[in-house]
Amino acid sequence: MNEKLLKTFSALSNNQRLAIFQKICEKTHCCFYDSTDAEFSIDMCSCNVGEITSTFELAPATVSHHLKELKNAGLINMQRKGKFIYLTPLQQPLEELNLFFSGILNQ
Amino acid sequence: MNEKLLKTFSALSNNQRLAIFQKICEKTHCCFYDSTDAEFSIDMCSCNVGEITSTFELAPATVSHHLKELKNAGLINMQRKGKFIYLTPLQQPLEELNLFFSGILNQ
DNA sequence: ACATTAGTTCGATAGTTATTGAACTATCGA
DNA sequence: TCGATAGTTCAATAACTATCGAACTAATGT
Repeated sequence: MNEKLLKTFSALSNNQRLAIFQKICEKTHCCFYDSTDAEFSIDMCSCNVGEITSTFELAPATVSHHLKELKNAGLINMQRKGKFIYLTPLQQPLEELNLFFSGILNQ
Repeated sequence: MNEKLLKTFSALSNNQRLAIFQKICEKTHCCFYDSTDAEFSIDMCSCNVGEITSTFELAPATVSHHLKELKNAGLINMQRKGKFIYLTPLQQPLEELNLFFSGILNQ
């Protein structure tokens, strides 16, 4: 159980990675879009790897490395659709962290 | 604001430091003791640096380094009383982390 | 004043992580 | 099938972090 926590903290303990994770969270904010308006969703509510690369001005290899870490920590999902790989945050580890901290707070 | 988050995650992103922090949280669990029974509180509800050193079998210098990081992240308080330095967790950063995660969860 | 115990700071070293270029795989459109 | 675009993997290097011994400071009791 600590193993998991540690992975999460490690994943978020780097400057760039924290920013990348936050970006993914922001960009996919409005993911629960009206399904009849798919185009809007793709433009406005998704985040692919290239966007991260251009936003943060990092080499593709570096971004790849950071995304691997985030994925490995269970913080994000990566799903290929054609040429692009789309990034979404995963809720479960966040809920676990929430429990961890509120556990300490309420003891 | 990110600076602060980053510090917290970095502080908890190390094996030993996470364990040390959890130990401090555990040991001081019952800190809100009956003030008439001070002796009980000192034996059972406090945590000093030496205890950390002996629990984790690390060199004093190493423990000192880790505690500095935790303190620097605002996660703990260190207060000298005579020969000993007592450690207590601080709530504020935990509450902030709670907010951070529930913010992402609820958006 | 001195010896003892508690803890820190400093400097060195080993181990880990970040970053990148170059070479690769995957998908698509012509 | 070929060229272009998207992304990964690999190997090397740079930057950072953990660990510790040795020398220090702080408080206490004698």
